[in-house]
Amino acid sequence: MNFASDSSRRDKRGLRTDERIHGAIYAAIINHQLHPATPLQEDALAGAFGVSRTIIRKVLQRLAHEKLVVITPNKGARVARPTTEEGRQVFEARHTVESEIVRKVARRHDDRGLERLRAIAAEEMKAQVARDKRRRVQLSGDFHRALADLADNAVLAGFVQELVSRTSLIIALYEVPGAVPCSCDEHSEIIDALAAGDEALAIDRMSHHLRHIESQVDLSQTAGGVDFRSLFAPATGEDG
Amino acid sequence: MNFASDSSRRDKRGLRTDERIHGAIYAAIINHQLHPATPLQEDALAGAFGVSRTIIRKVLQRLAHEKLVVITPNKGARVARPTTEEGRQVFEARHTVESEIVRKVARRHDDRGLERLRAIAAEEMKAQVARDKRRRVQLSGDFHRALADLADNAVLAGFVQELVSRTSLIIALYEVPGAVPCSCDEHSEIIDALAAGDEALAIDRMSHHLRHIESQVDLSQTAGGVDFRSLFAPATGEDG
DNA sequence: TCGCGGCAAGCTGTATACAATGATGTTGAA
DNA sequence: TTCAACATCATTGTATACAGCTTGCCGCGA
Repeated sequence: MNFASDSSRRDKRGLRTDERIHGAIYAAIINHQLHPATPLQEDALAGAFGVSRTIIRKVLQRLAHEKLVVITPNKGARVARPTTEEGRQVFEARHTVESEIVRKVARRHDDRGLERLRAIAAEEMKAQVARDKRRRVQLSGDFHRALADLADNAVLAGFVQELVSRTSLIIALYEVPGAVPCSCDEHSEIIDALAAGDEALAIDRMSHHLRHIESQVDLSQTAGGVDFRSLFAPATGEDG
Repeated sequence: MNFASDSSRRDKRGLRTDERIHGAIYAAIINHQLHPATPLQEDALAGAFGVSRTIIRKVLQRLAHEKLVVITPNKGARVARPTTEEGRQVFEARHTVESEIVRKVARRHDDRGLERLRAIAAEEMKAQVARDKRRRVQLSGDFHRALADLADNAVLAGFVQELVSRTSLIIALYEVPGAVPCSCDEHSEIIDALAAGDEALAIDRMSHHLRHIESQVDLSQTAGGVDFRSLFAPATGEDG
């Protein structure tokens, strides 16, 4: 039962080169170390990771498919810069998919799984006390992913994975300055409802939680790339 | 507003080489010209399309992201061979996502959009009369994609696109021989409910329609790759 | 005859060289 | 001085060469 039996080149953690590099860039984007619209030049990345552009291109294409990077032909890759409209759509999709996830988990009564969720929630509480924002954000994503994994549907879990990642970018761009960071016992309350098998309550709490996250970003801006047209519009009296 | 203004190499239809090749292989898989598990050798494809392996690898990786192809490290690419469990999950995800799509479209009253759907349904009827099965399958997919496009959410529409493609593979593998092909006025009935703005009815009909499609495949088999682990498990008395 | 080990062929993995494209700055003429 | 055409440079796009992995074949020995 040795899954590492295939002897292709891997690092100590059993990751192939391209997976390792993907993970590194992915994490940097999610952690807001690489900001939206940052150019990702192939040569520079190749140098940084000590590989050729071939590998970097492969990784960038994967990230593009995951919507974290945008590749413009003949011009290169940048960290994605989702528009407010895209943000709206991502949150709407999260409502759709994660409500269903919660419904399914509530019906399953998987105690082992719920324990895992509680462990993550506990870590989150610690990070909150320690005021470690980066870790909180990381763990919050982990919670949603772990919850999705309990729903016994890899397809839906994959969707959640993508949506959670994209949410990171949206928060990076549109988080309102004084936002109260998501009180993380919302997660605990969801777990409680799941443990009680109260499907309707659990869904309700998840909905509320997602609305809460959404309330901490301002998607009312016309932004997502400055619109010079309207910014420098001649004062024709038409624009208020 | 000339979107074709960038002068990078494109064919007559404005497609870049890799997009053209992706489309060709994609179509071949969806149309069941390339069956599940068919090996996709890089050199052979490169020769067939008159390009180098570089392009082919890019295309294969994209198809792998779309779950239509499986790449095994050091062994190459094959057309994906979804398991019955995967099939179950894809249908479940379709229920989740497409129900929401229908809900949103029912609320929008987009007459132009509904006309487009009716046009597709009409074409389907023609194909049914002509007993052109390939075209029917193609158009059926078009219907679901077009419907998704009306929901004003590119994220959800993207999910539907992926799910519809994967459904093609599942049908290729598990369609029961004597299946009555989906009577395509189910599509028309959905459109009617949407036109009437009857949200609940439209969702109900979509659910019914998806169940109908699912009923035409047999996902009860243990197939999709034999599980040697359980098949040859030592008889420790634990397995019943 | 069977089993084991090494060799060879075929394929994928990666690096690199070269071609093509886009951005920028410069020159020259109106 | 302004604008356009051109030259240059940085960067991406594609092909190809070579290295490494996997697998099947063949021969050797028991």
